[in-house]
Amino acid sequence: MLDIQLLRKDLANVAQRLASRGVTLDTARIEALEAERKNIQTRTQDLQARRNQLSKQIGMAKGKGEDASALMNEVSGLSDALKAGEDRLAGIQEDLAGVLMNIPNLPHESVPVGKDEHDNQEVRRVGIPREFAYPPLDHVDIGENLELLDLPTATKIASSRFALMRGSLARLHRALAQFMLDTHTQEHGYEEVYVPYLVNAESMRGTGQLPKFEEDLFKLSNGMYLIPTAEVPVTNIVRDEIIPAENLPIKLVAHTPCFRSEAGSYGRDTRGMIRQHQFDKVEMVQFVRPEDSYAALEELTGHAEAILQKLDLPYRVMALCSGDIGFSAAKTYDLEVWLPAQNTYREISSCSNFEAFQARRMQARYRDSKGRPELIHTINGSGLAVGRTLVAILENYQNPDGSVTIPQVLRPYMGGLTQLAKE
RNA sequence: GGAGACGUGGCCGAGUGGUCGAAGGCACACCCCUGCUAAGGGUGCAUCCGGGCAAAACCUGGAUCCAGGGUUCGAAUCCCUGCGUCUCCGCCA
Repeated sequence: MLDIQLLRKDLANVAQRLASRGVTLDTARIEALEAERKNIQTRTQDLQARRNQLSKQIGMAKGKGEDASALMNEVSGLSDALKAGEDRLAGIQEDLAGVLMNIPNLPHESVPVGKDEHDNQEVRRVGIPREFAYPPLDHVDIGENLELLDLPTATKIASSRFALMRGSLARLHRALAQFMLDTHTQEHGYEEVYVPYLVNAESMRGTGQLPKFEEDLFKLSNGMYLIPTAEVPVTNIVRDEIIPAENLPIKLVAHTPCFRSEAGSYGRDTRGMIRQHQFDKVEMVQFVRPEDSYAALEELTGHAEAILQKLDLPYRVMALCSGDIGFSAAKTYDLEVWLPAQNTYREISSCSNFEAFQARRMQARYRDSKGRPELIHTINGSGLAVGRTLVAILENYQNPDGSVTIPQVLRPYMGGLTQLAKE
């Protein structure tokens, strides 16, 4: 959520900056709502002040045993106008809140201006894709040939876009999550947290999934939602909190399943494990002072990269352009891992600075040096998406005989196993 | 799931219809006093949103005593619903 003060003072500038995201702000509507709000609010508050004043006088009169009926009549005369004003004000403020909740974050000045993903800028490329003497198989063929991946059975049990893994592949999946958590907690200074996988609507509003993106979520019959990312429960830890300044920065990491309905993605990535309704992810979240947030974004992105480097997977870092960054983000780096079968880089992590956008929705604050509550900045990023990392390992570490070499750093988590082979 | 109790400021805790945004205490900050040790005195100390104002300070109005409705001239206080906590019982990994 943007600062309402900013919209009041500098609406044209806000509209201009949003235009770089391809968003058109209805400035006329906002100005009209604001003008009406100001008018009604001032009038209503005057009436409230009058009522409070008179009611106090009634109390005083009654306390002295005097007759207060004249005063009471006067207040009664106010009540219709007061009720009307309060209702009208509540209505306008609801409208304004609705508008505000649907306005995306402003892109940071360092974000390249562009229309869609084609305008994203490559920041750096790390690792060299391996040369294959034969056409590399994709992860589905590799997994199915080893009889460790069974997508048809997952479809029978649930539906398409779910996976069933067996044996050493299931273990490798688990090993990856363990390895990522251990790296972030032991080398990068994060505290591991275990969080609910179901959250309420308030939490979804806090991080920006609601009200705009309800169709992407799985909603339960009791009104709760399955989390689409650990970002939601982890970030909402600080909702409605005032954090002592000395506790910042706070760095948390969680491994959770993620559930996405992927509405509107039908026909995209229908093959394999790239786009699933359920996948595991290790997520890093940082709560920082505003002045530290861009340095923290670079740091956190580096933490995600460290996983790819330890796994020796080739990747590149993309700075998303203004038209491609997510609703809540001010700046985003995507990490894209090399997938030989697709002969391309595919997103495996997304690291963003939300500045105060989420904090304002959540009322997550800290006390600044003057002791005043100030909104924190929130940063998060995948470190990494476990399913896609598994896909990348299968494809990059495949051997001509159909086996898959297990990366060195994962072997301790695999009981010393060096390769996936038919069992 | 059943029965009962409860939900007040950073914390504890008073307040059961009226000069209550809320006594008192603790914690915290500053000042004074004291040449000795967790001594005494004073002051300040919730959040959000308006207006004065373009901003800081300041002044001023409104809202908030779990949340949402209701009764009333007036609600922390009464009523309803929801949520949460605690105790006992049941069930359960």
